Amino acid sequence: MDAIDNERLIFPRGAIFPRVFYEADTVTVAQELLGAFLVHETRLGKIVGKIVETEAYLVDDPACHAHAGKKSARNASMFGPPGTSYIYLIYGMYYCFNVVTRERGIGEAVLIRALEPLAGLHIMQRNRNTSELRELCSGPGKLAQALGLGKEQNGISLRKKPLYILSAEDAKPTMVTSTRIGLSKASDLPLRFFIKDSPFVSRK
DNA sequence: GACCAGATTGTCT
DNA sequence: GACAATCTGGTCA
Repeated sequence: MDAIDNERLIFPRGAIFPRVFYEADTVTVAQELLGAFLVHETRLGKIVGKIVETEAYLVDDPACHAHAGKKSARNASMFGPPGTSYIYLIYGMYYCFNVVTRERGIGEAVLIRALEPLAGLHIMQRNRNTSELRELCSGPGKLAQALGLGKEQNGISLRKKPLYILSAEDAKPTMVTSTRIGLSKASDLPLRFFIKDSPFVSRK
């Protein structure tokens, strides 16, 4: 039994991931989040999606906003405790949702890139202005819009309501590794992970 | 399907 | 003043 399987035994299925889950190596967290459930309990109802695509951003990685541990106004929440949300505005109109990993002050995170919509479909459809299931959460900007995530949710804990992540209920899905999407720096690193054959990933 | 231009604004140089 | 961890809607095939 390897370390990852060992770790999975610690966390009951369908339970909110505790802080120790997020303290692990960032690549491990990115991989282990595949198949887990992202939940946002909004005023209009509960929205749930299964995580099918992630990317890791590391402190020694030029594409990371906290590269070399450099702090700024934008990336402040990346230096918060593990299990904190880091949400920022990109291209002037979309938000990207990340989860902070490792210990407080390091500055690493996992970008959630795509979800399989499971509950609160009508809310997501309204937020996204489309009824097409595949178009609701198949990209970081899309899923933030579908779940109603923005700067109000930046820096909050993902270990309690109204925004949290539940461990997977199914067996570990088959994972594919690739290079990351949309980067101008460090675009050659194998730090993107997605569930094989999922129709809800952003790109093949 | 593939490819490409444009949108739009906070952040950093 | 340049640019960004994106998406949409257009063209062409």
